[in-house]
Amino acid sequence: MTAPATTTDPETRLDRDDHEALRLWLRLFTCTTMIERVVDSTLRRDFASTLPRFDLLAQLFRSPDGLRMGELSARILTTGGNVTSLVAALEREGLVKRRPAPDDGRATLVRLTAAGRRHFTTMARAHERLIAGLFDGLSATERRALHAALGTLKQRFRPSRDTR
Amino acid sequence: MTAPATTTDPETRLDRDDHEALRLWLRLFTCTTMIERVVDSTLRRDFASTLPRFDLLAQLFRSPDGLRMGELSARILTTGGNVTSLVAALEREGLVKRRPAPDDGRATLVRLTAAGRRHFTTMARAHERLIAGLFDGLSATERRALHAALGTLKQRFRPSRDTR
DNA sequence: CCGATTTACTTGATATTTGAAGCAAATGGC
DNA sequence: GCCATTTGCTTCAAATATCAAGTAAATCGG
Repeated sequence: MTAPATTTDPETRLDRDDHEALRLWLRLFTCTTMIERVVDSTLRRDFASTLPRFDLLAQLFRSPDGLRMGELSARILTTGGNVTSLVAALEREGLVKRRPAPDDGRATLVRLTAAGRRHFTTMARAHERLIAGLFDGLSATERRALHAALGTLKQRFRPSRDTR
Repeated sequence: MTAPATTTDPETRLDRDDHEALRLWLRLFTCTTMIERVVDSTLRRDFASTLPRFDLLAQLFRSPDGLRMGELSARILTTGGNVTSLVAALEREGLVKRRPAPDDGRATLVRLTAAGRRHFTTMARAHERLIAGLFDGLSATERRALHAALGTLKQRFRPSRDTR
């Protein structure tokens, strides 16, 4: 027979690590989902908007020169079809403007309108306060640690390129 | 006029904190969404399942005596209607069994079937390996810090009660 | 015990998201 | 330059999720 199971034989250890990672992921998922729900329902109630819409506007706000549809979908981590419908809705409301990219006949450049900028700024202020409130139970140390650990985690997915 | 703006006057400080919390939230959201996508597409490909289904089965696996519909929806953070349809589908596939709660005529108790337990165990093994792989870039210290910070964060939402 | 209220769940209409198929412009090899 | 392939976006059907309304059982106050 093989060695008697001690508390640190390789098999057991691996299992333990797996479980630990799983618990970590579960917690990450739960926290994010809970916050997401609070945020989304607040945006709905106060601004007749949603988190995906806010996210999209935020990306555009950061890119005054506009973004292509594809770039948008990559940044907000959603499908192209979804971006099409989000942008279409925002355009109907006059918050966003689409126009053909000058350098590529297939591409579309999306930009915030003046109204869109105003609207986003208002929302963003309320949004920041809400988020700050949700996170204010964390100590400065915890925040730093969280930020750093998530930064490391993100590397795994974004083999290179920008920060966010 | 008021005092000249130093780098630490209360207003500026508040703004800075708000922004910092926002960046933290953005990162949390991004990481979670990225992992979610990997996990979900893996579950789809390898097991013709999805993350919500996995989550639901996981809850039942932990509660051998079964759970009520309401308890399930609270745990997986989704609406009652959604749980009804998830459970209905899983029951059609024979992974789950519904029966009236003995002590309350309105309530339904959901339980894993033997097949459901087998199926979940298989999925869970693969799932754990995947997750462990995604998190293996984190040092032991980072994992602990992450787990702890998320624990603190969770308190904010679950004023009392169990851990997860 | 009775009616009013609350609780647990289901139903069905609506909204959102995905994923695959389609179209048009750009690119690359020849 | 021309055809094949790739890229950027849109469309539409199917899958999911939400929300509000409905049903039925339990609880509560008399």
